[in-house]
Amino acid sequence: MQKQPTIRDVAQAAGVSVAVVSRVLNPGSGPVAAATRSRVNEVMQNLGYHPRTAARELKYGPPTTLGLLLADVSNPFFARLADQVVQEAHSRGIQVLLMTTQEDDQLESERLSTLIERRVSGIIATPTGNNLAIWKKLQDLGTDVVFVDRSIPSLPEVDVVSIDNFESSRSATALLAAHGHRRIGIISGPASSTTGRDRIAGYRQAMEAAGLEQDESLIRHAAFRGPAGGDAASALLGIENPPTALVVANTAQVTEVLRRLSHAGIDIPRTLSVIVFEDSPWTELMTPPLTIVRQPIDLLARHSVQLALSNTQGKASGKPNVIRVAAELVERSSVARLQFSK
Amino acid sequence: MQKQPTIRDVAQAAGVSVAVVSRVLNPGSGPVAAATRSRVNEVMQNLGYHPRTAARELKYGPPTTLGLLLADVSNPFFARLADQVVQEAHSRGIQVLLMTTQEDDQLESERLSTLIERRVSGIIATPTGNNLAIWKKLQDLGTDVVFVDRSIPSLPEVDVVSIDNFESSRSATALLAAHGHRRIGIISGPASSTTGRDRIAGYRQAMEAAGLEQDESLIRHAAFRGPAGGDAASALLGIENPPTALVVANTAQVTEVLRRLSHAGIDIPRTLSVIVFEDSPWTELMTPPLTIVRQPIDLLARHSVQLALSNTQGKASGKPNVIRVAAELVERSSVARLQFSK
DNA sequence: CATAAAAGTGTAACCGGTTCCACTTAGTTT
DNA sequence: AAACTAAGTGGAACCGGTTACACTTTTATG
Repeated sequence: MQKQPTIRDVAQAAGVSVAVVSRVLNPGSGPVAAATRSRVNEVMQNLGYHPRTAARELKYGPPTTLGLLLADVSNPFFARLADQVVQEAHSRGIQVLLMTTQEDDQLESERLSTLIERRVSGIIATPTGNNLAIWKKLQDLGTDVVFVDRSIPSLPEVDVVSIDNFESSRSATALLAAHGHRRIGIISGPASSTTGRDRIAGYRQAMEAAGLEQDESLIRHAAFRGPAGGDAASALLGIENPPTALVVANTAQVTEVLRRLSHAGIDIPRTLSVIVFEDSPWTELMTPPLTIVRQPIDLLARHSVQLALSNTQGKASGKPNVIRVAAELVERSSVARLQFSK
Repeated sequence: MQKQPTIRDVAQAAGVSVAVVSRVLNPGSGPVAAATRSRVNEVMQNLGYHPRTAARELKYGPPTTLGLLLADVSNPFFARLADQVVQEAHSRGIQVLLMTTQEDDQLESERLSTLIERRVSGIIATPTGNNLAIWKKLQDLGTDVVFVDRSIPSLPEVDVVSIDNFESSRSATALLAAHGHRRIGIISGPASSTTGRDRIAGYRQAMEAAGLEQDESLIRHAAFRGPAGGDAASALLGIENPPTALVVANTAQVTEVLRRLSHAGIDIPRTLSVIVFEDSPWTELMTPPLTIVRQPIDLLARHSVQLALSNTQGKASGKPNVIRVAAELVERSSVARLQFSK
């Protein structure tokens, strides 16, 4: 185990001062004779020298690290988001510190402390909804905070990137109504989440526009984790006048819901039409292929990274920025056209 | 945007020296009077002081950061691995820097440079197979390198954590043979990957044990990314005497293969029995539910983190460590029992 | 050819923590 | 009461980079 050479070792071996080596390391920070430069480079090569990021960051804060704080990376939606964010960040020479909260605000608070101590330049997060004081503090500290997918209404000054939750849910519901469904159920995220609420709101609007009765028992909120989605599905199937169509607007619970429907022997779309918020390749492989609401994850990632780096990159556009990208309704075969049964 | 207080600000406000503050910050590093301690803590609270990791890391290397270098996080297998690794690391107070290579060795090399500059204490990686010199160098530098899922044979001194690729593939193939299949195809990873090779080897062993003819046209290697898996599936369907059963031993290509089979109008399991290496919840929701080889991702993650931290944590067990965990063959309904057709 | 401007280099301070060691004070031991 | 130990604290060096500034050497200009 060799010990690491420092900039002074390099300077000595090359017969120059540390200042010169530093200039070679940071082109543009000062003049270096071509001959000197190549000699220094050669020495660095030979010694296997790598500058230490920690030392570098000490002088000025690190615009080189981004925190990505997600609820859960095993959820494919977040996983794809993470993948895109990492790629996008890498393409700008930025590294990503990945942290997860498991939807637990206590864990979230701990992760945020770590990010503060690291002095990351920006944070992209799916907030649990609590820890308001910490989020505020982060902004005071000059950290670029971007909420992605969800937001926190009582923190209006934070940038947000998400799909248009209201519209995506509205259009999915409207599609079902247009196919003749009158009893349309919806399972969305918890009422405490903005996505949960906004999607329900979109649903209500579509129901109203279609002149359909709004039965509260058709509307279910389910936690992101655990069996909540499945339970909601079962409950929905058990009510007096069960729905003939269902919107699953809680991505994390889609497979749970489908599993429950399958176990209940539900025939899609004959007895129940289904639209899910989910864009896994598996949705197309199902029997029947599922009609889905597809979130443009690449756009979400790109905008998030851009905003999270905006202060650093100088272009402090008028905050707060709220970016809503359109989700795409992909029609496949899980929605049946209903006859005029009464 | 407030400017950040430093340890000296705290010291001054509390009327003590920086040494005392540091001792309060690092319990056990020296004596501090109880009264002093609480006063300092109070000041830190009031000032909103957070010690900077970068400064801390400067003195001694950071046993606080792990590099996780994956091919691709949008692949659910890697995503779940990332999730578990992050959780496992967090539970030990370690942060994870996530990087992806997209299976590109050039990108891999760049990411590794970054990790060297950060002086991470350990790296968990799915190596592309190249960049041998860099991997060696990392070990020389004292970084704990752990290959997960795959390995590089010419780097036998690196720790490896993976499933028993040979055995998992052998048992899947044997199951098909036991169901009367004689023409069994396999699509595995590229021949350059250890997983690709080992799984093919397990297949061969099972074929031989069952006394079946080994037809090279039944064996396909497919790249992890792109349409290679689909193409391999099509090719397999097009050969003179097509297989009645197929093992898809390339997790990244499972959905591609299934998509192609679906488009070709293949009826699973009537015309083709299928076993896939994949543990997505979706596999159970398919029609029919797929028989799968399930990798114990939590174990892979736990062992990886443990090894990646082993040097740091002191217990330098005899390297290199090779940990092979058993994969589980979950029988569902995508394998048909063949009649004695000749 | 004298001289100003530009190019190249080195010295030393600085970033914000940690820690060695010297020092003061309080508490024990004979 | 003298001598000794332990507890508590502070000064200053150090980690490995960056950079302001002074200095020397070229090159360009009149």
